[in-house]
Order: sequence, then C-alpha cells, then structure tokens
Amino acid sequence: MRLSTKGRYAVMALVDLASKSKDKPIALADIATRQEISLSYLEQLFAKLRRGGVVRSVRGPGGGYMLAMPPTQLRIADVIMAVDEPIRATRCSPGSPQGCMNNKVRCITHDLWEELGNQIYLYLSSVTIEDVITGRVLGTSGLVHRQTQSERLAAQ
Amino acid sequence: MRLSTKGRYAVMALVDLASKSKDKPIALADIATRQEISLSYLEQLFAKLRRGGVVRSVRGPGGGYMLAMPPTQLRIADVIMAVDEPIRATRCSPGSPQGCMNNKVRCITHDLWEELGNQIYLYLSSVTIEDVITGRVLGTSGLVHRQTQSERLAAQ
DNA sequence: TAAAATCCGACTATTCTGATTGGTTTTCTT
DNA sequence: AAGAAAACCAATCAGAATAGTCGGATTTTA
Repeated sequence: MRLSTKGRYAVMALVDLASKSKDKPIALADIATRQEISLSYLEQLFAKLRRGGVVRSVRGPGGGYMLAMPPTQLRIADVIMAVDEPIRATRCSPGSPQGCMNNKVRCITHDLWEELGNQIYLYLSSVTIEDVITGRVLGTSGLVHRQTQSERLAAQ
Repeated sequence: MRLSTKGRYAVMALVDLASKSKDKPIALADIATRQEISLSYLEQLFAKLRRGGVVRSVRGPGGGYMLAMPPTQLRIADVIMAVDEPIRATRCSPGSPQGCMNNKVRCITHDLWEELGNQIYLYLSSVTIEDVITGRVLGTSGLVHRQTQSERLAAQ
C-alpha cells in the first residue's frame, strides 16, 4: 500500500463525484473546476480508476464518469490501489516483498514496514467514500502514546 | 506524520546501531558498509537525528554515534519525525493542518487524512527500536477487510 | 454536422531522493 | 607535536516521481 498525493487527489475527486452524482454521469471538467485540479491530470487519474473498475465512463456530450458501485461499497483502499503504482523496488518498503534482500537475508526492518502497510490498509479499507461524505471518519484514537509492543506482551 | 524512504533508512541505521552498540560509539562508516547506504547520506540523516535528540555523537578517532536513550524507550515514530520534514504544503495531506483551504472551507477529505495520520502515528509509536530488533512487530491484523465505519456505527 | 466529452501519447517543469565532492574541525594515539 | 580517524558542513548533481501541459483522436449526442 503506497501513499502519495496522487491517491489523495483521486479520493478528493471521487468524493466530489459521488456527492454530485445522482445516477447521471459527471464531466471531469466540473470536478476539475470545483476541486481546482488540472483537467488533464484528472483524465490520467480517471483512466487508471476506470481500468481499476472504480468508475465507469460515458462518452460524448452529456457524458462523464459515474462510480462503478454505490459509495457505501467503495473503500478508500480500493481507490488508492487503483491509482498508485504498487511497488517501488528501492530497498525495503511496505509492499515490496523482495526488494530488501541484503546478503540473501531479509532486512531486519522488513516486518515493521510490512505490518505498517497492513495497518494502513486496514484503516483505509474500513472507510468508504460514503463515510467520507458523511464525516464518519474519526476514530477514537486521539494523539496519545500507546503501549509499546514489549509492554503489551509483558502485561499478558 | 510523513512517510518516506528517508525515514526507513534512518530506522534501518538506528536498528543496526542499537544492535551493535554496547555503550561505545559506532562509526557511521561501519553502518554504511553493513547497511549498504552511502556514508555521506548517512551523515545527513544523523545530523537530523542528533538535532532531534535521537542520537549523541562522539568526535575524533574511536568516536561515532550512540543512541540518546535506551532502545526500549526509542519509538519508531520519534525517528521518523526527526528525519522527515513535517509538512508539505501542497493541498490536503496527513499533517498539513492548513494547506487544504478551498474557498475558505476545509476540504472534505481533511478529516480522513488527519485520522490516517493518527493511525500511522499510533502504530509507529507502539513500536520501539528494541521491538524491531527482537522481532516484536507483528500485530494480529492479517490482511482481511474490516467493518466499514458505517457498519460499525450501525451495529451499535 | 457540430459540439461535448472521453481517450491517448508525448512532452515539460518542479520537487524530492539519494549520492557525491571537497573540505573543516575535533580529538585520540603515537 | 604529528598524523589519522572520525564527526561536521555546504554545495552540487543525477535520476525518479509528481503535477501539469499540449495537441490531437474518437465517440456520441443534439
């Protein structure tokens, strides 16, 4: 699971699309204006979203894009994965299973990034486009230090 | 909380440092060789780590770097925050409180990225350098879909 | 047929990363 | 005191990724 501004732009655009669409396609030009994203850049993002099965397109005048599924079923994680290239091969990073071989031995931080990737994926697949629109996004977390892994294990 | 390869290199280097150090400083040249990171790049990272209070330095022959605190108390989140520039001002992103003002109104995805940032921070501050060394990193998560926020709220 | 829109490929400017170079300072060892 | 080992420092650079631009081609509606 890779995080980048590209994914954030895609989510912004889809939230805009979902909140404006009522069974009729929305033109990218409208989204570009409202969200202040360049039209051509949006076209590139939506090409990926279409190939990833996130949106459907209607060509010709009056055309545009629609969500391929109801916003209650479209998870943010699906959006991110559709637009972000899956891996980058530079050393160990969340989502690069092989890139961290250092003298044939898996680098010592591999499991950490792997698990971080899981945590991010879990959170982003617990939030749908609809959740973002209706503001059901905040967890109970807050910004406090938690138990460390050692402390958690020691407490058992 | 920004995630980048810079932070991952820093964690790799600090894990190496902590696992080799026994109260004596370790030269960056040694870490550079073992972890296959360029010495000069490591110098830049450790300059930030020192300014951030993560490591202490000893100059002169036989010198090097030591952790500023025991590895059981050094959280991964502290390392990442020391080396990664805090914000990037382009639009709404986790950790940019102000950058997403679109016509004076907070962008609709703001809370999502904010909460994602919290989730990442929470996980990375639940893991210490010592945890990474001893492999206490894996959660109970696994790669499954969770309840969506709506489903969770509806179940109450 | 004209216009609206998606679709497509190539190109550009900017930023970030990781690395390089060429030093300087400090401090230990001899 | 001399030499060397190391941290320190600043400027620069090549490559990749990001964000955007341009000029069209294709589809479809009106």
